[in-house]
Amino acid sequence: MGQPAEELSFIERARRTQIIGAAAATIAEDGIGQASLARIAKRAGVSKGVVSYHFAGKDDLMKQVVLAVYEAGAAAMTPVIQAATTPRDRLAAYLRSNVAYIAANPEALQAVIEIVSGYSPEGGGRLFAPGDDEVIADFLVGLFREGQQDGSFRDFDPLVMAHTVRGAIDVIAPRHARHPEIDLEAYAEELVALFDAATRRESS
Amino acid sequence: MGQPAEELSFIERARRTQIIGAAAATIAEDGIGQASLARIAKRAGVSKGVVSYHFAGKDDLMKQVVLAVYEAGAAAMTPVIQAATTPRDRLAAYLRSNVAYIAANPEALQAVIEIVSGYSPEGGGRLFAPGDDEVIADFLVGLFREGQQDGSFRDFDPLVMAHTVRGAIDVIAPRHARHPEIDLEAYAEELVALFDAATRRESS
Amino acid sequence: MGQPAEELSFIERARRTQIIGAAAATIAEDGIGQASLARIAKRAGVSKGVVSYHFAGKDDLMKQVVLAVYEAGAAAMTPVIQAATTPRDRLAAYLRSNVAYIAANPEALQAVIEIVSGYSPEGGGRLFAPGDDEVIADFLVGLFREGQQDGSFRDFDPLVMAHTVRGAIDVIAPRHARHPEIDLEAYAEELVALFDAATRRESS
Amino acid sequence: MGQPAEELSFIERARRTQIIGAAAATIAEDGIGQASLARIAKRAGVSKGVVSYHFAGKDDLMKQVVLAVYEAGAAAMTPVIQAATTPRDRLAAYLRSNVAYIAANPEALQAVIEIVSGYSPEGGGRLFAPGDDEVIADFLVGLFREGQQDGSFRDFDPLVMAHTVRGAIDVIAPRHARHPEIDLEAYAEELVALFDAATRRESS
DNA sequence: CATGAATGAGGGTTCATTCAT
DNA sequence: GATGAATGAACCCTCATTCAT
Repeated sequence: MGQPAEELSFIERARRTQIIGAAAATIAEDGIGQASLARIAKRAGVSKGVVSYHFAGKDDLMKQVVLAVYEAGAAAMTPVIQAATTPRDRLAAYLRSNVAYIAANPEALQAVIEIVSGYSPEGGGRLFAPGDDEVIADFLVGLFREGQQDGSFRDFDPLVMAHTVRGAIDVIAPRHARHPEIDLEAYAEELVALFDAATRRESS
Repeated sequence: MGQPAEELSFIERARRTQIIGAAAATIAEDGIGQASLARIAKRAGVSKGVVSYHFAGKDDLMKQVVLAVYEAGAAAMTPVIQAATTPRDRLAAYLRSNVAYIAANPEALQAVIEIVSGYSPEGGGRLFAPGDDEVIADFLVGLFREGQQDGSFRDFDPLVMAHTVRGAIDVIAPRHARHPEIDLEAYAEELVALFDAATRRESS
Repeated sequence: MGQPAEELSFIERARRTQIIGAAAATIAEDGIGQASLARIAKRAGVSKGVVSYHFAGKDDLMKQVVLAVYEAGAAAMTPVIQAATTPRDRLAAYLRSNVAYIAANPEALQAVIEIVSGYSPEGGGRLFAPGDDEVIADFLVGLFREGQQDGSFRDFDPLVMAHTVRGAIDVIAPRHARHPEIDLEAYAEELVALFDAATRRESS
Repeated sequence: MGQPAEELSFIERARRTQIIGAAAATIAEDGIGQASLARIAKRAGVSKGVVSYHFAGKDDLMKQVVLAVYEAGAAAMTPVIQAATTPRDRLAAYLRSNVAYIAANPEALQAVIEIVSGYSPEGGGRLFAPGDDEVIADFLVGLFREGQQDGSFRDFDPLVMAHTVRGAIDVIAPRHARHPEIDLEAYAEELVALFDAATRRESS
């Protein structure tokens, strides 16, 4: 149950989306420690058993929340980034669209952060394999390599820069949760300027 | 209990330190979700009750772990930073000494990150008040303001830059945990170059 | 949970009744100090979690035991008392029906006494508000006032008399537990004579 | 340790009295459920170990509290009762002196009630043997028998009357704890009148 | 004699999960 | 498909008791 391989009926997809949304909202509001299946089910307006029916277990549900947010983020950001033509513009588009996505879905992002760094699956291992988080950074690494080859960017370690960008972005959601008055559009422009300065060739 | 006001006996301090260390190691290895008092006590080689005897509760223990790591970090970094004379040098010293501290205590830092972003105290609130985390960024904010006034730094939002620096650093411990082969000394130099470029006046 | 407002399913009511009964029996036999949820659950033949599932907590369970016994007692006594026409007859009916109820449910009464005078709820306060126990005495106070106005009773403090009647009755269950050979019907008649003498006008 | 058979040194007696007093105060104020040895020791101003040293265990301490209060009560009441010459006067003296003792030592009496009806010794049995409480009633039984023989009292079951008197008195301490404004002197006079009426020969 | 650190059992409670209905 | 009653393990915490100092 819950495997993406099977074809899911429309109603099935709707239920899953509904529960995933309720899980994200519960985690964001009450913290991962208070997010029991009972509470999530209650918020979704369904019984406890229905969650177990649609997901293989809590581990699965948590994973699906993360994936859903990630995929929605990718879907929102990709067209914006692809519209940019130069590596520098693409980096700016990446930052702007990512911050915009956070601004539009603060709860979802907060939930993802709590899950990734605070949820331990039953067995005791980690929810995601060591390389899974690299996937997110990989796009940036590729972008930086490309820009370095065509002379847009200076010579730096693309991995360090990529993870610094990720760190800069991941820090936003928790801060925004505590200080909702922050202007995220201005924040994004600051980041654009910051990383433009950090990456551009010195003579440019 | 746990108040710094009371005088603690030598043996008391030793036990507390021992338990705090065991807690940090357990959290770093198995994740905050698996860090039960039973497991922490087992790792410390003491019975479960000892932990409750020396700490007011789990919340207290988690808080003490964070404070211990934070204070040790401040003690390690402060002299290095104060030895630097210019804002740019101080920023570099901040980055180098912080990364060096992470390299020397990877478990402790990993534990702190898990606690801060993944532990929910009993009542449901947060372990630290909303402003507590700002204290860490405040030092950087002050440093940036100073450098902007004396012309060392360009004109940017000191808050955004401070939190970006924090994000860049906080990202290291989890990554280092998954990829111990990373050369943190080189990583630090990359960060120094990165933020030097990001902060310096454009004409310099 | 436990609110009378919600509609309870049949099976829900049955389980609650079963657990309340097991709690009363455990308390009556082993004392309130030994009446852990584990023991109560074991006696009820269910797992420990079932108790927590059906009751909000131990405090709630204890309260429900008292209320159940109180309500059953009221249901048993009220028709008998209302059938009596004069205050003196009603007092006699009160005593007889109350003793009869104790004789029929010795365990339940013993349990209630142990809970009311020996159980401390979690917070540290009292299980029942200071005025709650007065409710029981209030009926007697009203009865005595009425009888004093119509000349059936002599002039005494209705409150003192009411609490003395309650004390006389509350003493029975523990005594009966230790000396089951006591003839409670005769005991009731003695009490009727005792309080008839204590309350009647001297010239009568 | 703690056996009454051995001769106790003066300092030993002082320590025991001190701890017993602290135990009674703790129980009366916080309830039997909160009266841990640690709390009692703290209130007595001694370490936890000292309690274990002077008493065989918690069971022993609880028993000693009850006995101490009982003996002090007997010491206070006996001379007053013995000064009375007739059975009716002795009954009145019993009631007045008992209520006076409660008024003078409300905490101690409250503590005794909590222990007797709320404390279960470790083994699971009862703190006092089934007949122990009868001892208290026995004096009253003897008094009533005597009065019936010399014609002071009417013909009633002395046991029922004795336990009713006890119930009437035992009800006072808890009520007084909740309603300190009650005038216990007047309460005593009401009881004297009540039981005088309940016991006297009808023609008298 | 006195201390207080340490123990280990047991307390109440929460919760992911299962399954008869 | 959906329900919610039931389970059993694990959670944190309290506490009477022991014992080296």
